[in-house]
Amino acid sequence: MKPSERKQEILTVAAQLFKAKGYSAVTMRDLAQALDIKAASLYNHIRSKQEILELMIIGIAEEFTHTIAQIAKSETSSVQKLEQLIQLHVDITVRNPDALAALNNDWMHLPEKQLQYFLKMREEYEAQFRQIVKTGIEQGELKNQSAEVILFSLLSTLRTLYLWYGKKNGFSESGLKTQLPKILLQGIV
Amino acid sequence: MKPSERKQEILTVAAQLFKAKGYSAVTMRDLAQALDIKAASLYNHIRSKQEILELMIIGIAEEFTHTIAQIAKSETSSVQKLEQLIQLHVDITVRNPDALAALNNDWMHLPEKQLQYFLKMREEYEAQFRQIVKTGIEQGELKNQSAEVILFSLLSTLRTLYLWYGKKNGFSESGLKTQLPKILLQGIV
DNA sequence: ATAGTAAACTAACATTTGTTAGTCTACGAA
DNA sequence: TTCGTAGACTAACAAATGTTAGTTTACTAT
Repeated sequence: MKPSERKQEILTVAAQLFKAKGYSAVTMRDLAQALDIKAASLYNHIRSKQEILELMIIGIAEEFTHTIAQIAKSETSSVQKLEQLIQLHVDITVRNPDALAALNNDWMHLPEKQLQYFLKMREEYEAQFRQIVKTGIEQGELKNQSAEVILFSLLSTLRTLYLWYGKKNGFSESGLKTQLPKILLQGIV
Repeated sequence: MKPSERKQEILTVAAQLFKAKGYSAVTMRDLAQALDIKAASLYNHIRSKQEILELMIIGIAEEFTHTIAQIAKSETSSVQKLEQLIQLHVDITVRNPDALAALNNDWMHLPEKQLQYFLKMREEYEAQFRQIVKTGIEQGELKNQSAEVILFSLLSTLRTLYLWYGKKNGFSESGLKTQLPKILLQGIV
C-alpha cells in the first residue's frame, strides 16, 4: 500500500508545478516533460490527474484535522494550544512546502466525493480553532477582541506560510518557530 | 476610454468565476453562459481571455503601488503608516472582493509584458512595506523582532482579506477597520 | 536461459479550448 | 425613412487536453 518510489517522485514534481501555475494550468504533458518521460507513461503509476491532486491534499488535511483534535482536548492553557497550532503549521509547511499551495488554492478541483470530505475537515478544523480562541477570551487569557477576526488573522498567516518558507532570513524552520508565536500572539507594537 | 457598461459587467462576472475556480479553469464558454450569451459574443467587448485578467489585476496593483508611495513619504509615525496600510487593504478589498482573488492567485497567467510590470510593482510594494517596518523597529516604535517575519505576517493577513470579507460577523468594512489594527499591531494576548 | 513484470514507448481518440469570420437584428441619429 | 453601429448570433478552426490501447524494453527471480 505504500506508494512506489516513482509514484512519490511524480507527486513531488507535480506539487512543484501546481505551486508555480496552479492545478488547472499544468497539463499531463507538462508534468511528464518535467519527469523526462511521455505523458502516457504517467498512467502506469497514477489513475488520473485528479488522483494526483487527491493524494497531494487529503493526507495533509487529515494530519491537520487529527492533530488539532489532539491539541484541543489536551489539558493546557489556550495560549499554549495556540502555540502548538503554530508549531503544527510550521511543521507541515516544512515537510510539504509545495503541496500546501494545492491544498490552499486547488482543493475545489478535487473529485466530488473527496471534495465533500475535504470541506468537512476544513470546517471542523476552523471550528476547533475558533473554540480555542473563544475559550481563551472567556478565561481572560486573550484580549477581548472579535474571536472571528482573531481566528482569521492567525489562520491567514499560518495558511500562507508556504509562500514564504525558505525565501529569506528568518524563514528557516527554527526561525519561524521562535519568531511566529511572539509576533502573532504578543503583537508588534 | 471608459470601459463600456457591458464590458464592466463582463469583468465583474469574470472576477466571480475566477475567484470560484481560478483563471485557468474558467472557460470562455463558462463566462458567456454566466452572462447568458454565446462565447463568440464576448469578443465584441474584449480582445482575449488574457485581457480580462489584465484589466482585472493591473489597475488594482497600481492603486496599491501609488498609495503606499504616498503613505511612505508622509510625515507620520511608523505605526500610523501601518494603520494607513491596513486601511488601504480594507478599502481595496471592499471595492474589489472578487478581483483580488485573481490578483493573488492568477497573476502568473498575465501576458509576459504585464507580468513583468506586475512583478515590478509587487516588489516595490513589499520593499516600501519592509522599509516602514524597519524604520519602526529602529526608532523603537515596534518591538525588535525580525522585520521580515513581521512583514510576512501582516501581508499574509491583509492579502487574504478577500477570502473572509462579508462572511461572518466582524467582517463588515467598519468591523475590519476597527478590529484589524488592534489585533495586528497590539497582539491578542 | 526463461518467465514475469515494472515502466517506458508510439499512436490515436474524442473533447474541450480560445478565437475568427461573417451574418443578423434592433435601435438612435440624420 | 435610411443609415450606422453596438452587440448579439451561427459555424467553424486549429491546437491542446486527458486518457486508452497495445507494444517494447530491461531488469529480477527462478
